[in-house]
Amino acid sequence: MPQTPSTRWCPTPEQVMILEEMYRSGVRTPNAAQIQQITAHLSFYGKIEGKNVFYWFQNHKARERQKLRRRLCRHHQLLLLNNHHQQQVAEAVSEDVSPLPSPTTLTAAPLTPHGHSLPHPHTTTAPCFIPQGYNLHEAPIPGLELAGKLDSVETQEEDLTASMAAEEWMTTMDFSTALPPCCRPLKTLDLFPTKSTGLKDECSSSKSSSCSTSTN
Amino acid sequence: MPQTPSTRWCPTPEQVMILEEMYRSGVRTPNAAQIQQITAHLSFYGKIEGKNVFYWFQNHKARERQKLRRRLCRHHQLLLLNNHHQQQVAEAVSEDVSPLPSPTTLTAAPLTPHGHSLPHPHTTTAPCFIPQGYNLHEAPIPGLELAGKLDSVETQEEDLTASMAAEEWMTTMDFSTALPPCCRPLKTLDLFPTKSTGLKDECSSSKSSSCSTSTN
DNA sequence: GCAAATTAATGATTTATTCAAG
DNA sequence: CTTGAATAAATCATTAATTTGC
Repeated sequence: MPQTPSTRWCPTPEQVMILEEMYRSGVRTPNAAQIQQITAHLSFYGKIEGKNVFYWFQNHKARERQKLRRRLCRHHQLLLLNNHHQQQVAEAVSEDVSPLPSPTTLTAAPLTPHGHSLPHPHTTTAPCFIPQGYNLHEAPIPGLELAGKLDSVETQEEDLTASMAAEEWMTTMDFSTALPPCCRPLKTLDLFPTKSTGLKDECSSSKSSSCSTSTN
Repeated sequence: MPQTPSTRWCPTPEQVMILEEMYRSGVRTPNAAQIQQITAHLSFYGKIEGKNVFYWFQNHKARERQKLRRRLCRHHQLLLLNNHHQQQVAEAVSEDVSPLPSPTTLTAAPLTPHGHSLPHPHTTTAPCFIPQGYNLHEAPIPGLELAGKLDSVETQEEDLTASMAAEEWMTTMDFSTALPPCCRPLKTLDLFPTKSTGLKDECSSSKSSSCSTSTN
């Protein structure tokens, strides 16, 4: 094959190793400069771009957290169950609740958010604590996720593409799109194709999050 | 003071006007090129960066959606309420059920969290299903007929740049992270302090499903 | 009228979900 | 199943509106 346009980055073992090492060292959300450097460094081991590094940390962080969370929740549930069924469990088979992951992970002191500013009042909410909900959007029952794959239709005209997650990217990297003020005014540019837009209803809106017109 | 350090972009009325016009025209998630152009165009009216444009669309889209959603839900609730009171009203006679939300009624009530896990939110249809109400044709809400309009539309020559998008952005925005492999390998870069580069919360499950299904 | 005190908007970040390649 | 990529939702934080006491 000429070169499979491989639509996505395939990190080499070395790259992964290094990234993980960094993660372990505490790197979580590297900024532009850091990403630049990491990328430069890793590019020695294979093709790689800044966004790959960016995404890697994003995903890794999220998934580590998720993993941990799930573990914790399961643990809690077991505890609750145990508590609730104390006697029964006592006599029943010792289910053996693994004594929690090493406490080292969870703590993560409330350090100040990176360089930015402000120690936040909120953010650090309670650990995991799921009220009574097991199910975190994940289908526990293995072998049932078939449902998730339904609809293999192409759906061509669907929006997708385009945007990309510049979102954080650009923030991280401070672009300065500040083009010279001389740019042409561009009449009315109507050249933007109208793409379909989500708007998938769902009337949640509950959760009564923050300031609700009360004592703000 | 000469210039407020203003940490954030303050769009001028013209800029906002143009952006809104674009939004109305169907622009939702402009890609790199588009953002570039928009930025260029708008920079004529005042300082502005690509990320500002990007964020603007992100936020505007999200908030329009949210607004609509809330409106629909409120309406839905009212319908339910009406429905529910139907009998009572019927026998109680003349209870006066105002047809549309007098803004003071139910303020952000605790709705039931619809399955947040919509398998395929793609198709834009299916708003808040309206019970069996008669008046489906109530809220025209100008500029919100997105569903109908954006969906069909022309995807003519645009043909989505799919995977290119992300790359495009960065390319567009300078700092190509893809440094030539010959760049300084940067041996061990120990310049990443294990400090706070982020690492603000590990096990924070933020809100942990505030919608506690309340077991009916 | 005006300036401190609130509240409403909205720009900017972060986190959670989802999609799909391998 | 793992995980790179992308998007949407939730948050946070600052600015503009507005209200309020003087």
